[in-house]
Order: sequence, then structure tokens, then C-alpha cells
Amino acid sequence: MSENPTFNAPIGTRDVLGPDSAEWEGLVGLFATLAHRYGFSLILSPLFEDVGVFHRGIGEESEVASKEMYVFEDRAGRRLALRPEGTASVVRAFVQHHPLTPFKAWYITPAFRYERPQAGRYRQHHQVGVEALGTEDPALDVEVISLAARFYDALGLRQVRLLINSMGHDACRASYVALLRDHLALHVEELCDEHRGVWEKNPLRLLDCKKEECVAVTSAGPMLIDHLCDECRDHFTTVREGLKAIGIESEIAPRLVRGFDYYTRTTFEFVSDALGNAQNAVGGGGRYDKLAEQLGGDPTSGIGFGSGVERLLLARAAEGHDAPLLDRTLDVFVVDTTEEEYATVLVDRLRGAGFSVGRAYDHRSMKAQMKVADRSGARYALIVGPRELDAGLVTLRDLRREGEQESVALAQLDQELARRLRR
RNA sequence: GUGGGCGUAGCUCAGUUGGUUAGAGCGCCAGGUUGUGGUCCUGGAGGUCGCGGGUUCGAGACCCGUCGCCCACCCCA
Repeated sequence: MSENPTFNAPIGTRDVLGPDSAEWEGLVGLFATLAHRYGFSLILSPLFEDVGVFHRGIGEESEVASKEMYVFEDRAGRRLALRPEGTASVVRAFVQHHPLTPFKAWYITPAFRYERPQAGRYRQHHQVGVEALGTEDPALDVEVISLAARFYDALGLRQVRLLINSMGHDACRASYVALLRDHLALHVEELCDEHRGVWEKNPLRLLDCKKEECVAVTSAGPMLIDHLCDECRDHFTTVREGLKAIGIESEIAPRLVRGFDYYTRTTFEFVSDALGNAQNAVGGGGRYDKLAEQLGGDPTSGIGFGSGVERLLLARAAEGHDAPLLDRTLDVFVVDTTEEEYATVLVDRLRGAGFSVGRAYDHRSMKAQMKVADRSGARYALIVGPRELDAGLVTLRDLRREGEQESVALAQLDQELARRLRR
């Protein structure tokens, strides 16, 4: 043991390695493939932004912006923040670069929130998601939700439900908030301790409160979904009909407000019934028709969704899936007991020919190398000792069948492997 | 931010009212089998008992502090 101090990953963060990282690799690959199929292209943007990008976007009063952001100053005194979510950065990039619309981008990114960790919640978690800017066509809402639904399906998730709501646009939301405020004013004393004093600041947030007292008050009051203007109601209806037309069921959730202030019209959340705790949302999103403008751009409507990678993998496990999302099995494992470092050449040649190849190091005994070959999960062992070297052969041993092996001429090796691996 | 549980080997965990050299299983390494993995047998390596202080003749155990992990509330992915 070294006498130097040791370090662990910071609180609320984790390392992903070994078999776990195969799950990640598989999940991300699946998402990338699907996103491409829907016409989205990858966007890379900085992990940190001027703090204003998030304040203006997700709302300074929101839980995430006010209490959970990792804010810091750089050496020149700029106020920066690690991204707590994906959308604001993408919209900032859109405003900065004026790409052709509709602009459709997908991402995989870490997201940071300063919270107490617990099951399914971390200070650094990861999200995959898409954003589409430049049209308010409800067909795009349907597309985005369809992509999410197909993704969950491809992951094997069966116990996922879609909750959907509409936040309306500026005008109809404002008139609704006035109604809600009037209602709340009559019942202030009945609200929960946390909200009794602060309900006026953001009445919509009370719809999200899970406390019995607040639920009792708000559920007796007006619902936004009943007070949409004609256009917003039509938009919402068209989205729901579109979903129905492609076989996606959605439940109207009139209390679904979600955490960010930028949402307008369509908002949705996918929840997993397999996750027993309060952290059951595996993904969510919605329309944000004012956000580009708030970030200094021309008025441009947009919609997107993000999904938590850790949550999705937890949901998969909770549903009992243990089959890996990615097969990392090696094709062959080279066991070399010659003194010639023959493995170096053979391994390189096979990799050049497209096979996945492992080998042992440090000149260990054949027995030790075979053990490593076995543990690697490789399909075949290729044994090269002095006898094979002299005869220009390798011994090809099937590690999945007891004791089956045969000699193969070096010249025929690629062909033979290709045949056996059905390539 | 509030509350509960827990920190002993790489992993999962034992460890008696405080008592001498801290254990098991799995994993790892080597040998049995100087050319063959998955089974078996034998042996081995690996621990400042999270960290710091205190009580005591004596602390893995008791007390205080601290750091960390897990879980719940809140909110979210």
C-alpha cells in the first residue's frame, strides 16, 4: 500500500466500469441509432455556461436554479454554472449559430444538481435527449414523444406510462394563474407549512406539491387544462390524436407542471411503475416556445425531452432485465507459450482482419493464460506454443464446448474463424 | 435542508460482558498436472478494523467529533 492519501469519487457521483459500462454503451448506442432514424444529429455543447443561460431558461425561482446549481467563478471572475439539464444549452447554441430550421439535435450529457443523493438520484447524473426548434407543428410533439416511447420499448421497459398536460401559452396561462390565485387566496390557511407563506410567488408550483393539504386545495380549484385558449386546446388535442394514431397511450395529468419555468403548451413525463420510490420519472420534456426569445434570439418555438440514464438502468433492473444491452464477448483469446512474443503479431493480424481479440501478458504459464482466456468470456482460445510454431499451425479451442479443439494452418486461420463466427 | 441505518481483506459479512497473533466464504496468485480454462485438492498473498481524539493496564467493540456510504422526506432524471 502506498502511504499517499486516497481519494474516492465525490459525494453523489459514481464511476461506471466493468460490466456496468457495457449497459451504458448499449443504451447510448441504441439512443443514437433511434435519434438518427428520427432525423436528429448529435450536438456537443459546453458542460458549463454563463449562469444566466440557466437562470433565464429554467427560472430563477425554480428549485433547480435557486438551490441546486453548481455555480462558480472562473479566474477572470465570470459567473458560470455546470449544466443542471440539457435544454437551455442547446437553445443557447441555436440562438448563437442560427442553423437551418427545423433544427433537430440529440445529446448525451452529464447533468449536475447539488442534492442529497438517494436511490436513483445523484449529484452528477446523465441524460440522453433531443431538442427540435423552429416549428410549433404538433406533429413534432408527436415525433419527440414517439422517439421516447420507442426508446423505452427498445430497452425492454414495459411498465412505463406517459403522463401529458398542456401549460398553455402566455396569455391563457396568465389568465389561468389569476383564477388559481383567486382560488388559493380563499384557502391560504389550508395549505401546507411550506407553501402557506409563499404561494403567491409561483402558484403553479403548488400543483406539484404532494402534501395532502395542498392537494386538497388545488384539486378543488381550477385546472389549467380546462382553461386553455382555443389555439392551445386545438394544439393539445391534435397532439393527443396524433399519439393515438400511432398507438401511443397517454394519460392526461392536469397537475403535471414539471420543474422548469420555460415550458409552454405540451408537457409530458414518463414514469416507471417498476420503480417503487418517489424517483419514478425516467424521462420528461415539453414545448418551450418562449425560450429562444428569453435567451436573446428571435422568437422560435421548440420541443424536446431528456431521459435519465441511471434511472432507465434502474428501471430495467427493477423489471427484471439482466440480459446485457451490449455483447462484449471477444471472438478469440490468444494463448502464447513460445519465447518469441508470437502473440503480438498474431493478435495484431487478427484485429486487422476485424476480429475482437484478447491475449495474456507477462509470459504466464499456459494454465494461467487459459484461465484468463476463460474469464474473458472469449468464444475461442488460440493456442500457440513451440509445437504450433514449428508446424505453422495454431490450436483452435472452443471454450464453450468441453475439450473441443483442432489444429488449423496459419494460412487458413482467418477463413476458419470467419466460418465459425458466421461472418 | 430534515430524519433514520451503516462503515472490519478486492467483494459479501462474522467477531462473545473490552483481553494476547483479527476470522470465514467468494475472488486473486502458485502448485497438484514442466502443453490446456470452467470441477476438485493443497498452499499463499492481502487488513494502521473509515479518519481523529478520549476513557482504560488493555479498544474492532465504549464515548465524542469528523468524513463517507445507504435509505426516506422534499424535488426531480
